[in-house]
Amino acid sequence: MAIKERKEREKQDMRNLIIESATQLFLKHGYDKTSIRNIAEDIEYSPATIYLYFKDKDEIFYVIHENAFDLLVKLFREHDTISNPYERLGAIGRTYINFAFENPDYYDLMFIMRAPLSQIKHEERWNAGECAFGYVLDTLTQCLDQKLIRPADKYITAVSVWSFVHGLVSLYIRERMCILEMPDDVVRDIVNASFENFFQSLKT
Amino acid sequence: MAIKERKEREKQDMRNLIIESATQLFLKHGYDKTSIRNIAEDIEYSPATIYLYFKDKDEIFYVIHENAFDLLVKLFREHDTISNPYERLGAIGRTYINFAFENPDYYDLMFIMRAPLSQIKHEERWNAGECAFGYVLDTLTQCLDQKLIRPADKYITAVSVWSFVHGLVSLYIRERMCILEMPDDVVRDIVNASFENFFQSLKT
DNA sequence: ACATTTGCTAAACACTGTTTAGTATATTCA
DNA sequence: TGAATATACTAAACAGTGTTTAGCAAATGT
Repeated sequence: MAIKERKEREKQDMRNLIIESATQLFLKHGYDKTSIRNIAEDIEYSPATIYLYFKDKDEIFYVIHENAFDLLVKLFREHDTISNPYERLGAIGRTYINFAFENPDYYDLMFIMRAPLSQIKHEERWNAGECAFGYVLDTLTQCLDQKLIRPADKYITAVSVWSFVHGLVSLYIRERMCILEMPDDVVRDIVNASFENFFQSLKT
Repeated sequence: MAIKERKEREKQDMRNLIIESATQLFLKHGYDKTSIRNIAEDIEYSPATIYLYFKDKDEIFYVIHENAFDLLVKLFREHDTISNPYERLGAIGRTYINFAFENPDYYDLMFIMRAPLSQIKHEERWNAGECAFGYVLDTLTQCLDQKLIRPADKYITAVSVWSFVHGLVSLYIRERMCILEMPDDVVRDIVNASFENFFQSLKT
């Protein structure tokens, strides 16, 4: 029954084809202009075909959402070699901000949009997101254990660090930093300086 | 020529009617389900009529957006009586977080959604937003002048404070705090505790 | 009283996500 | 190999969206 395996493979290939096209369209034209019909035209199939491989549009963007998290976690893991957890935390923070600046659409999908959330509720766990948050939580716990940062509840500290960097980049991405009336590169400098300032203030 | 004035008044009345209906639908059913057709049906006019009073859907939501800012600034101004700027800053922060928890749809429109932005670019200034941010900036400047908080650039401090509270409430509103796997009221407690912790750390 | 402007709407345009019914092709079984 | 079944796919439709156009009454100006 090798046919069944081939069919399984072909099904996965088609899913990949759809995801690749959707990702490309999403990164090039944004979420709104990535319609099922646009994806269908791009892969040269009818729109209805897409629904044979994905339940709905949200399921497609949930996969893209997970891929984006895999990418971020991979970038985080590059700092595994930094033995000092406080320094590692700083590196993770800078990587997070950099990721958001360089991949604003991915960041939006991961931490701002509602689109992939309906799917997350149907999955057993928010795997990728949990992984990224867990990585920060681990590093933070080590910082607290080694008394490298001011003592506090680890969840409060984790939420604080995450909220701070998320606040910085999400206000930037959703164009609220314009109230500063400063050029884009100056705003970015302020964001980076704000992080360094906050990071210093965490120290014991 | 009193007719011209009456017509002007009727035009403003119609605009108010549309805004009232849109606001009500928006707060009850959310942004997506507040369609031009739904508003039209609610006020018992044809959809095309709405376009005689507003350029597009974004312009309607820009007005709602401004009204929401007026409300927030009004809440801020209730703390004018607090003479100590550091204590006033704390009160503003708590009011901000409370506003977001109690009016998540307004908060979303004000600080997360893209909808009213196209309009903001056409206006000479982001009046209401600037007013709210200016209020925080003023209070912060007084804190720095009186050496009540750690010395730093005032813009960096302002962006830090704003980003921190925005990060907290926007992760909550856009349902990312679920990774904590804690009940809703516990998450809110963590948000509030995080703010108090951050607020303390600002002190000289 | 007649001409003009104003206020409004039915209908259409170009989209959207999604579902249904039906058609070819591929696979299975006798 | 030939008939029956299962699979892969799609045209067309449904119900919705924001927005524009053409035309019709009623109010207004002369």
